[in-house]
Amino acid sequence: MDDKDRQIIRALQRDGRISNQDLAAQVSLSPSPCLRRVRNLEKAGVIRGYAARVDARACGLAITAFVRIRLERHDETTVQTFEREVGRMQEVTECHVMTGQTDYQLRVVVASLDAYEAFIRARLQRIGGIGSIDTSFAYGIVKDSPVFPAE
Amino acid sequence: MDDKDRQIIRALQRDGRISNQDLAAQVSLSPSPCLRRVRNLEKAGVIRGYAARVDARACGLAITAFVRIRLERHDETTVQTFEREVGRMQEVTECHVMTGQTDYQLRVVVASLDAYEAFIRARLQRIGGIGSIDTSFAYGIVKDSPVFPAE
DNA sequence: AGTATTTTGGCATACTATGCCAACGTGAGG
DNA sequence: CCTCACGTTGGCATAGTATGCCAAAATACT
Repeated sequence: MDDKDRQIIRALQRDGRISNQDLAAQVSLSPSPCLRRVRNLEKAGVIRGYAARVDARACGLAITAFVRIRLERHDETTVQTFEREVGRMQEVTECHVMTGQTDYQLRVVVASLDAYEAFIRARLQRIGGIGSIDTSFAYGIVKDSPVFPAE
Repeated sequence: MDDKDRQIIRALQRDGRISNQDLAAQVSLSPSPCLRRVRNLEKAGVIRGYAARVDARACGLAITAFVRIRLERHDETTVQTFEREVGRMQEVTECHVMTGQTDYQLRVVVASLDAYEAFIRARLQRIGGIGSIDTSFAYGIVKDSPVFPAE
């Protein structure tokens, strides 16, 4: 992982569909070694994939919520059940294990407040073992960048 | 925005570098109309771009923190200064305007706890006008999906 | 300095995107 | 029921792009 790799990563975070030729030009390599580096980063798991960045509102998904959750117990069964079920729920786009007051922070994307309430009551609570839920809604985006900080 | 567009969006969220031919096959179209739909979604701003999904740890960025911030005042100057400065900071990859107790939630990515402390003290606090900061660190990822829920 | 190993760049081939045009389907108005 | 207008589709020719292979260059190790 040298400086060229880092340049490549940042360029691909900015534009995941840049052509290999343009990418090679940006990092001052010829196309062959550039492509080989990209493939190596993919195989090594540094690049986990590529994704379109989509406007949730334009897709009719008006509500983005960050949900902090504490479990009632932390035995293996409760934890595994929670993580498995959350992994299956399409509405949950992210789930982080957290330090501090809460065990998990979820990012939940749904169409409406009604859909949010239905999700919490009919799907999330039904998992069982959840001690507390604390929701904050995002109603504006100041910044959303796929690019990591440089050194 | 019909059903085919929704299929296209989901396919591109799963794999942003899928070839147009494969995408067309997935959504049961021929390449030409498929590509035209993709370009229209891009022009309409539904697809905001494409990005490589990169493993932060593998890049030496061990710390991901969610930072909840309240401003001291909410006058135009304080708000604009905060949002402008946060937009410029590479360590802040996301900044959402929130409902409830806190004004903003930031996602901060840095190399180490030391770097985090330095960021908070030397850069974030220096913006001025910040009333309170509450940090939670993410130390594990259960789920991280770029795909929105389907109907 | 010399050798082993890795990385690079050029090239030929196969694949992919893209603009153009004709054909198809759909819906509204007569 | 017809027909016209509009939007969408699919095929095709062209231009652009990726990718595997090989020799050359650079780098690291003794």
